[in-house]
Amino acid sequence: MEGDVSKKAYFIEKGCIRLWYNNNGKDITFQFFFENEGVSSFESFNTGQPSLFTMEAIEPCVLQWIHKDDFDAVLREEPLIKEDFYKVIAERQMKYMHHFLSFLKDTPKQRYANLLKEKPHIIKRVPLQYIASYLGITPVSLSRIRKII
Amino acid sequence: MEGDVSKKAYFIEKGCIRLWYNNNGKDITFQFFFENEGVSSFESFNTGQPSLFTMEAIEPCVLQWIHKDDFDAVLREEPLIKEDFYKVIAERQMKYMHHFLSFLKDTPKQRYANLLKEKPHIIKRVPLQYIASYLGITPVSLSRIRKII
DNA sequence: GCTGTCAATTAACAATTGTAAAGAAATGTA
DNA sequence: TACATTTCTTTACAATTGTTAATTGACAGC
Repeated sequence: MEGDVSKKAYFIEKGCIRLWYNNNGKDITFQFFFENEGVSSFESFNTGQPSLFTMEAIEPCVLQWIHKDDFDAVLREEPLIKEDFYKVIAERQMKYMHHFLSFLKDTPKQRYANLLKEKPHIIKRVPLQYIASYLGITPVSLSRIRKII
Repeated sequence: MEGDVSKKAYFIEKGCIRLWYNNNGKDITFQFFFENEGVSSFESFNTGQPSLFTMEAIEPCVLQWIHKDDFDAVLREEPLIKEDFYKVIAERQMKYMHHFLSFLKDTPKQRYANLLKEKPHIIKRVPLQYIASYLGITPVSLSRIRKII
């Protein structure tokens, strides 16, 4: 929850979660997570600072979770798992980088077309209003784009 | 250099470097780096994959550099340094997240105003054409925004 | 079936941004 | 200084996006 310190990390067995940011009452979707992905308000989970984001299930979910204290203990005691964890972090950073880059180089129309091509499951499973803010546009604008693509 | 595999990481003692992406001949500035910051085409440096980005000095620079092989050896042998390195990575990830978030929640005008407030050194030292693409807009649009702020 | 609620689309208009071209300002070089 | 080159700004117009409000569609509960 926004403002709270995130003490848990989750693994999604079934369902879909969105991470959103409260921008003066208007929520902005930052990321989606699906089956077999790990989720946390990571900046909070990692640093212990209050989270900017709120996690919210947009489908009924089956989750596994681990408390940060236990997680930290595992990282301390299992250097190989720690390695893997850092690799996951690095991979996620790469994905963010590419997603971000698309905001610099592509138009909203191109971003939607890319999403449709690269991650059609998102468009199938997520309400369009969330996809709109994920793409940095309004639902009205997304509707117009969908009409011509 | 774009397409090359990055084998070096740099530390900037003096000067300024920009990291840019070649988008069909038009270059798009992804990030700026200044004194006392580490730079690399990190996604390439980390993964060994060809880089999407090109590093370019936009001021005369004094740099220190380390070859990836030596860097990896240090990380292997000095777990404390490895810890610190991952912390730097995590901090950078946080910064990206905030920068990216501003593309979702702010207008170009607000992004420029934020930059002026939070990182005036960038505006002082970097040619405006690079700042424009860094903000995701054209130089013409940046010029209009500057006129009214 | 009917109704209420929320999501998505459509329409009309305002505001912003992009594009292309021209002009002004700054910088570098002989 | 004079000239060339590059950067930045300005202008005019086209295209896109945001805003507000109305309409349509989907769905749950009665």
